[in-house]
Amino acid sequence: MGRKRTKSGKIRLTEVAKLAGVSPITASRFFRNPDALSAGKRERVDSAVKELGYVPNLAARALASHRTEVIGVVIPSLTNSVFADVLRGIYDSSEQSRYSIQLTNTRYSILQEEKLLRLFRAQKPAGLIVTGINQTADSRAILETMDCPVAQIMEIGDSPVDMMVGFSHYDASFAAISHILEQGYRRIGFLGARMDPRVQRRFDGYRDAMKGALLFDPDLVVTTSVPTTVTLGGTLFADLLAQTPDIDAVFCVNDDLALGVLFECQRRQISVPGQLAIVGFNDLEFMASAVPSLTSVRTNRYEMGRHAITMVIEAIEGRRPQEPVIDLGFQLMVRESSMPPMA
Amino acid sequence: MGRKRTKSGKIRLTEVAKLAGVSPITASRFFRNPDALSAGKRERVDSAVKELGYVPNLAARALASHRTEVIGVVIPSLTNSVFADVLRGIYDSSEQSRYSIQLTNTRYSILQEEKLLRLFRAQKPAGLIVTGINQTADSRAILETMDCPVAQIMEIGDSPVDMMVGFSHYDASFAAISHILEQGYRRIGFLGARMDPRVQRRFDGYRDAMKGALLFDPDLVVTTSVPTTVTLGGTLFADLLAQTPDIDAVFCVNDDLALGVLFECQRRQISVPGQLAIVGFNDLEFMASAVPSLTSVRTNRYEMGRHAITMVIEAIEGRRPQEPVIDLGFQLMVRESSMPPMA
DNA sequence: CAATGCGATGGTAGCGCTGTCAATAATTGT
DNA sequence: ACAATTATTGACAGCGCTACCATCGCATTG
Repeated sequence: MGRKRTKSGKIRLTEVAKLAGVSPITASRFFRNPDALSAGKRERVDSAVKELGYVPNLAARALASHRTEVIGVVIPSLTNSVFADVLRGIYDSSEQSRYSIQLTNTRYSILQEEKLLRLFRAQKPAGLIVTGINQTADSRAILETMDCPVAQIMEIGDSPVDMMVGFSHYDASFAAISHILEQGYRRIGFLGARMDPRVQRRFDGYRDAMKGALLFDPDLVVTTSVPTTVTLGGTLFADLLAQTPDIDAVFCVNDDLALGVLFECQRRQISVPGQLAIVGFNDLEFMASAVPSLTSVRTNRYEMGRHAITMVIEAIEGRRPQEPVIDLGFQLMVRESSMPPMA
Repeated sequence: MGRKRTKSGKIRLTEVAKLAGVSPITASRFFRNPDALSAGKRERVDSAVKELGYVPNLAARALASHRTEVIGVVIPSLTNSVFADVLRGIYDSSEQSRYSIQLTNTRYSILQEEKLLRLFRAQKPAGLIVTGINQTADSRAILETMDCPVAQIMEIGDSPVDMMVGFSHYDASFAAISHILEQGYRRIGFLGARMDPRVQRRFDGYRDAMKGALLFDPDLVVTTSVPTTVTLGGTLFADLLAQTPDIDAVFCVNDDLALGVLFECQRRQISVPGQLAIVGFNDLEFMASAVPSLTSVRTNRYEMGRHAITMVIEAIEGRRPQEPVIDLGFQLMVRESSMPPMA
């Protein structure tokens, strides 16, 4: 039943110190700053720790030191596979460190975000990673009075709270549209779901690229606040087609929508890329595998997680990065779905 | 820069107690067992807490009480979208509670799992959720001496450590194969990637169903230890086709593989379901949307997360479930891809 | 009416660790 | 060689909270 009580010999730092023949405080230093010990004592403490199987009491440590070894992570969604990759990067790099991750989820609610940040501030985390750069004034104020390194991820912008790792959604989207235009398409639709700030910036990139080519038309745009699914991609595409039958390309704010569009085209016998080009965003793994393979904008999500956690840990340990803002860029992955239209 | 120091008026429980005109211990009880206070004091403490904006120091609480309000979660993968759904269920239900989630990831390594469990035991979590029922003997021993409720999720079996929430992968797989057989298919291939214990049981279900129909043939099986991707589905299917050209159906251990098979069929102009039936596992959202729509076995992942965390919290608070093992079952979602073959 | 029980409250004593600062030993320069 | 400096080490005093009793008053009971 897992309910037994291990009466556990209760190995405290004192026991370790006694076995090693040093004072408790020296044993304590062994963990916090081993270089401060002489080689001999360091070794004695080390073997005492191993022999007794000592495990530090983190609560006592936190209470006495007024610090924790927790890095908070605030993301808007656990479902979105984009964040799964970021998280993987974060967890992978945190596992070798002494820090543990406290993951929280705003579900795209800015109020929830504020609440979580307040909670984090009270718990004095060692570091913090938050998604995006569009915090409310209150949230921003909390972040600025947070007594620890803070990394904003997923996008970059001016005036970081502290550090930033991301890329320009505007530029990425602009580049995708430029590519579609170069391929010879003119009536390029825009499909957007759950228009969070980053998706909004992708729209801005689309709009400006289209306006630059004097091709922007509000009738080319279909968006919804509903969360993204593949099925939704098909639905939105059907709406777009009803609204603007002469479209010859579709830019989707993410790959799930793009896949939904492809399926809808198959259902309607619309040939891709012949009659319609499709371009997605994020370059999820299946995009290369689809028939036809689907063009997308690769975003370096795993690296984003790795960079963010690494920067935060470095900053916690006093090694602040020389450059607080890292632009991880993007790569346009051109595939069959955006080959030029039929002659 | 987020580096300022909030000199924070340091509101401790003592301050709250003073303002409320009670002893610190009474204020402490207000949080742990409010019913034990008289209505008057309860109200006074409540308003004092609010007025001062008191936030408990969790480290002190943990140190003094020898308990934490952390529920550990051990899963094998952060990438697999199956776990994303489970996690969403866990987080959704934990947010209304006082407990926070400590998520860890074994990357399908049983050694890593052992290490993590050891770590958790040392930190005395309030509860624990672990994936699967195939722990090593050591891991199992750790779980059994864990002084807190433990839930095993994803599958069910005999001899739970404590509680269990899941379903029978064997039965689900058996049902899927029975369905394909009923539809009139005979040469049903099996495609498996990363054969973890649950996938292994899906294979067992396949094998027994096929043997029952006197149709089992090792040449129908292709597996690999590589992690699942859509692309891999196509590759494995190509291998299967090379090995056994007369297959007329494919059962994939998950939906990503199934999608890859569909794409490969499109590439090779194999008509689905005419020449080949495809059945997947998990019923990810895109399965219903594909062309043709893909048959799959729906697993109740979100509910699994919800049930597990709810049971653990209830057990922590002394309300153990009458039935420690919950079978969430599965539903066979029959769609176009498994319609009967051409006459 | 005294004995009993129970709910509500408070006092005392740490939980296991680390910050601070003083004390000691080792090292260096002149 | 001796003072000045720097590495090592240790004593002390809590961090903020709660477990464990003890206490107090009030209602119930024979």
